[in-house]
Amino acid sequence: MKGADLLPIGELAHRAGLAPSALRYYESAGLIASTRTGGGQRRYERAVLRRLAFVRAAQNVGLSLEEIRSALSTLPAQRSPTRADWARLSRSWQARLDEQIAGLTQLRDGLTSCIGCGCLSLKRCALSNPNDAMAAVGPGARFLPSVLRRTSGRQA
Amino acid sequence: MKGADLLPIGELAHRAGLAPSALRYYESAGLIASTRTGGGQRRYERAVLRRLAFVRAAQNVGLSLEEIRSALSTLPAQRSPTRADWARLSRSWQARLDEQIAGLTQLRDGLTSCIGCGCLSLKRCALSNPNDAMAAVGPGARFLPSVLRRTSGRQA
DNA sequence: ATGCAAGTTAAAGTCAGGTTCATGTCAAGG
DNA sequence: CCTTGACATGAACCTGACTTTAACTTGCAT
Repeated sequence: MKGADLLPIGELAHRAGLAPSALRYYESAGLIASTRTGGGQRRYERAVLRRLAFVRAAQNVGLSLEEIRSALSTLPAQRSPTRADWARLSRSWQARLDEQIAGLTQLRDGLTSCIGCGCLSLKRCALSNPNDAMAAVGPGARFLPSVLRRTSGRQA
Repeated sequence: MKGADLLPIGELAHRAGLAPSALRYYESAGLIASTRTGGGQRRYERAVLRRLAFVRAAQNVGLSLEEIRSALSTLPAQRSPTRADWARLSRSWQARLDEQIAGLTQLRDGLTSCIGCGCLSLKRCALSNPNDAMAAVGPGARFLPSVLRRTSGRQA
């Protein structure tokens, strides 16, 4: 039996569908950890792949890397995380997604009624002044994608 | 009857709920236009308020300023835009919002089924690998808010 | 033992959508 | 006339999530 079959950064990057630079960045941000070879090169455990999957999923839900770091820090340090651990972390996303969907739906419905009038009043229009959640962030609150925009996605 | 009752930048900013710096920025980005006084100060027509309302609404739907600029450029140059003009522009947002809601809903439903398993497989999990639309943008495609994040909204 | 792909670092660049600053000008009331 | 607040400009700065570059080192196959 060999040691732990550790992955060099390029291989991990390939398997995770990320650029090596992203992995170094994640490491600098405290999202993942690595051991080093005698010569100083990074070697990753397989478990990091699952962590990266979590990171990606969390990003899709709209969390910042800092929020993700914080969530990951609640995992048990000793034993390796179980399914239940991961499930606990992702459970809280549900409500967040529900909120987001509700906000979008409200915007869409406001749009439907606005199409008829073409008003776009700064004060009254549901489109330019969506819901209270938005208003709380202040006027000019923009929200939403960044992907799903025409801005051409960058590839790892 | 006086001339055209033009607004200086501070007043327009106040009425639109934006910072003067944002208005200068928008002007530099080709979203709005101004005339100048003899001394070089900006004076805005009232119609600019409606344009700004459109900009804000479009941002809420997730469009970039460049996309908004492009949309605004399809307005008639001669006559001032009618309700129908504005309605035409906003009609296309409907589909966009529908897509976004669908994507989010899919993500949420994937989450619901994933909570049970805690799998987070990079290849198979609906959470880390949502829908095809996402896949088209490439692995690691993140999407969503930016507002609704803890990042503390900045105020005009 | 050697050649070269793959790895290392720090620092700088990127993009969006602005804000802040320094320095100088305009406009209007008293 | 003079002061004062609003305005102008260009440049620098900001956040987030990375990528790119430059200069150098490792590790593995031949």
